[in-house]
Amino acid sequence: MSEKKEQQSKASLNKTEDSNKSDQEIVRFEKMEKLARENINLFPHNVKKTHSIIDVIEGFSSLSKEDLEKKNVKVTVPGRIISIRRMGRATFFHIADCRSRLQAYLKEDKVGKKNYQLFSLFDIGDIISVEGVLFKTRTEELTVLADSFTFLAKCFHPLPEKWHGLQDVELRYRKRYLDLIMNPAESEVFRLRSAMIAYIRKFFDQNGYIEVETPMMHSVPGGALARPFKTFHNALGMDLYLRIAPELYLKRLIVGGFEKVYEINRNFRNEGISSEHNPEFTMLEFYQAYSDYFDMMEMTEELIHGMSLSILGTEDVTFGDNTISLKRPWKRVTYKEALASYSGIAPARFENKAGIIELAGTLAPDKKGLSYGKALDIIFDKHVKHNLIQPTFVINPPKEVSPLAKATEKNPDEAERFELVMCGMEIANAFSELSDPAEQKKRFEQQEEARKGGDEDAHWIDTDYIHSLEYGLPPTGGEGIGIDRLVMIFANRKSIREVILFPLLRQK
RNA sequence: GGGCCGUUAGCUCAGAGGGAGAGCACCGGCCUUUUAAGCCGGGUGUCGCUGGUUCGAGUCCAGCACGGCUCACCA
Repeated sequence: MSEKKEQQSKASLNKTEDSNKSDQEIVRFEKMEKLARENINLFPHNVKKTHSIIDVIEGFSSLSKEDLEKKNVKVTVPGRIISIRRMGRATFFHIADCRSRLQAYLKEDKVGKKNYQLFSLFDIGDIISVEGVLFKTRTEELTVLADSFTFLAKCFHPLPEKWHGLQDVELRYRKRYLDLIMNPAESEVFRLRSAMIAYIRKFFDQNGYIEVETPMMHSVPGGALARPFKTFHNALGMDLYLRIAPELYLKRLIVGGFEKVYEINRNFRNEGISSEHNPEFTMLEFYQAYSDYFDMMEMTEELIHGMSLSILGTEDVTFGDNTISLKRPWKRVTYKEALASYSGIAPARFENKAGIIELAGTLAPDKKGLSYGKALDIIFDKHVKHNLIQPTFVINPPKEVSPLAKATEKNPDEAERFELVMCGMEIANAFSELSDPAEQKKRFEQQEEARKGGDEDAHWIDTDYIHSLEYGLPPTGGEGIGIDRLVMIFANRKSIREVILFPLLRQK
């Protein structure tokens, strides 16, 4: 390309860019060019800060006006400009990060005419560092009286409006950075989430567990009844599936002699999206040898109750209009009792298996080849689950829908399994792990039949897993806890997207 | 995937057959303790997209796209 042509194409490129820019964006771009002409480093490499905004607020808010003056506290504190009040030869502005905000005061006679004019090239959204001495204004607001300031980054887009902020839910999720800038309270949800996960790690580490990482790419997806995402490994020429659960690998580790293992990571399920479902979600799974599902119930109570006391400072959690009491012990009801008490279906009708299957068929017309157990499960999900607000262990569901759990000792049709339901959501799922390789093989084969009958969620046959059981799996209790949903409850958020930083959205 | 609702300025929203509007933000002017700073002046727009009805469509109709709620599925 000739020089002339190149210049032309550059010019037209700029023109195209400008035509896509709003008036406000053009103004900001021009201000940056002016800063460049003033020899301001537009993208500085570093800044020597003495305090974060929160350090200043927490450290000096309580001091009286006079004490603050006496102390003569010098700070260099960086932050994003979120408001500017220009008043001729003086300017007030606030800088903020997603935790707190701090006012700064700029006077022309303090910083000099040239610097004061330079500040007029700054916009709401720009990141700067303010150097100065702390004082309190007439209204007792802690403020930095600026001696100088340093430009750190230009914000090329106008920020949303200061009263209502960013409300558009779609934009909040697509541009989470903007959500965090405009709605700093949102960052509390993710700080809470981080604290919960840190608590979980501490809890299991202190209980003698080790944290492990098992494959997220499986050649045979297993450990749950769900549809997987499929992918492909080029060099090996191999189909792979993103894991739907880590379960079968974690139990292989119990076979291998690790007595207590846990894993916190993502599972992927190729299902619908809803306020309770994101295609990738975070699951805690833990397995403990020489234990059964009763031990898992005790641990679950201890973990979540302790977490609430430690992080929220209460055992009564507010979720929407409800107050959830985490006081131990939690309610335990059998699956049958739950169906009888909450489904609104007369208990006698459950004797009529064909009738129940028919009823479930009307509730879930997409499902084909329903078994009695699967039918009960549909009725449970549809009519029972959302009535269980207080933490409730629903125990002993049908064995048919629990292909990885031991049958109870009393009833061969029921599984030693519980689902923990809170706020109408399934939070945890645990069982006494099936350890009989022949029985496991049989269950897988039954699942395979169901799959052939059109049940897309049915479990695949994992022959390597059966082989591992043949080396001996001790009596083991295992459990999965949906972290996103637990965060929803602790953070009092009704949508899973509010607790996932970047929830999956359709491509625009 | 079904049902209902939504999409208008950078943001938050009004406008429901006939002039493209408000507040904040932005631009120009005044203003050295303001804080939803204030005062004076300025509207910056592909009314989501594509068709249709109409003399005339932001407004009515159809289709599409994206989103929210909800149902289905799932944890």
